[in-house]
Amino acid sequence: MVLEGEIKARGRSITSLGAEESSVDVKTARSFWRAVERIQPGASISSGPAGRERTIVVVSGWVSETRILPDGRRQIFSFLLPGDVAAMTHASNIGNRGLVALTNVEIADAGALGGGEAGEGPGAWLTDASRRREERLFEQIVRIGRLSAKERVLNLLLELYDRLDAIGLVKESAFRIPLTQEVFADALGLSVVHINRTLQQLRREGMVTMGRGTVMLHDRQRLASFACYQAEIHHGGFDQSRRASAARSN
Amino acid sequence: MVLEGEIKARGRSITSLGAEESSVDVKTARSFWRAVERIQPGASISSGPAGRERTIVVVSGWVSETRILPDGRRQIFSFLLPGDVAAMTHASNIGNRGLVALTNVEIADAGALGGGEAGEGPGAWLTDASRRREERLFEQIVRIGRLSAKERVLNLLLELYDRLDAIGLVKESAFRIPLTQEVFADALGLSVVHINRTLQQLRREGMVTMGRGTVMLHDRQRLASFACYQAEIHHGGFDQSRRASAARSN
DNA sequence: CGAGACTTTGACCGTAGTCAATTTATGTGG
DNA sequence: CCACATAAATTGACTACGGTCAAAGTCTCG
Repeated sequence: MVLEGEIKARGRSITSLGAEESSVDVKTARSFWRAVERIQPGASISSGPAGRERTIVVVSGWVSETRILPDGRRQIFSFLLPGDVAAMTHASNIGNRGLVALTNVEIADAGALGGGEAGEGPGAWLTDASRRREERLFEQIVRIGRLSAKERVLNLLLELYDRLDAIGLVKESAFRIPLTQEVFADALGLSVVHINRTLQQLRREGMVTMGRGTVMLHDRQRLASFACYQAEIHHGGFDQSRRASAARSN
Repeated sequence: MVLEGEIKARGRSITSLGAEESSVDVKTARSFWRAVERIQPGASISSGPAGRERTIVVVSGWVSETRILPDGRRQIFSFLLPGDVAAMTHASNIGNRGLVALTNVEIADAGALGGGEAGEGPGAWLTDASRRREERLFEQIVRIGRLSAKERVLNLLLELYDRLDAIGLVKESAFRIPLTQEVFADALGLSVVHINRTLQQLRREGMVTMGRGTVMLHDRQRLASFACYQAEIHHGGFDQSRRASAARSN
């Protein structure tokens, strides 16, 4: 087995793998939203009172948007990182779609910020966030619909890189992901075993380095073209101040 | 998987399979929106002027929301039926996502109706429509992420049944779809050959009857449970008056 | 009839799934 | 600090679902 020792940064437990390490961004986030709720890893985020819609913002940690089929198969639709938004209907919580915390998570209620209408201010930001959210759903569809296992994994890693980078969670071109291979598998529509073998292959071929929840992508440009990844076009929002870090190349 | 050009060549036979036959609903639709544009089969719907966002409503016909990868692989994200809404950024048109007419199509601009804010009136209807649109993206992800070929096909057919029924396009529990097997394949993340074999199997097993663009599903209840299909929960909108037809069982 | 779009078939291949066992963390209580 | 329990990661053997290629058959329409 190949746990590349080249990586310096390290974390002890799952809770230290999430975003809560990044004091800077958590602070930034906290200055915008008061965290109204803390969620334990594995717990799901409840929708509001029956029938009422609830829009939440992730302040820190990772959340997965999940659906479990009657026969136990599971599909993860998307990952929510700090700054991401999700709307939940009560209905969407029942057998349909659930938000499950993958780490310790802090969320805030976005409802208070207004409905997300065009124009300036937090409302506009919300609109933008949900536009990008939808954009990611399309990427997800392409991934599982048309990409090979190798491409899927790379494509997802590239997306996570960009998103984490945008909120300042990429350090020395490495980032941490609190995802087990099983979570990966359920997000990419593959089996755990195959994910495992695919990751090994990617490591063997020197495309990525990963171990203990830390990932490093080598030659993102090449990987992007290999995995049909196209960086998001829309920018701005949650943490503009960190944008500078996007300049760092690999 | 196909290169764009192949789609266009012939549109005649296809046009007769579309929704434009249903005079009743087209009339209903026309009473709400003035059709501002007609699109030929195979043509794509252009986004507005650069940078400007455009929200359109399909008045009649079928539209596919598509993405073509650099190497020619194609993924269809969703089908838009009469009454469905789609928002396009200029950016989303470039190498990202395109709306392509599958039949003769009439569209209207929804922008004039207001931004889709909470409350009553056309705005609320728009919000609802786009919520359901998003819901369908999730269904699509489950389909291609976790269902087998047989399940995928059935699941999609069941969704189309419900959507067409809701707008009065199901007659005697049969409906018409202007989709070639290739379009089906690109929507479901399968190859044409496999779609073909899957359809044959479904016919052999007596689950569906289909030919010449007409489809009939036998025992939808059973099929739904087999294909992990759950009917949409949200209702209302485009054509309330036709809801009665939902009562018809198989 | 001929052309092109679509569907269907057969042979063969390969990616990814399944099952089952093993190894490696990670964590816990004594 | 060790024994044990549990979650994750890994491996091997085997299967199968779905892809690819290439050819033939159908349908529609001009």
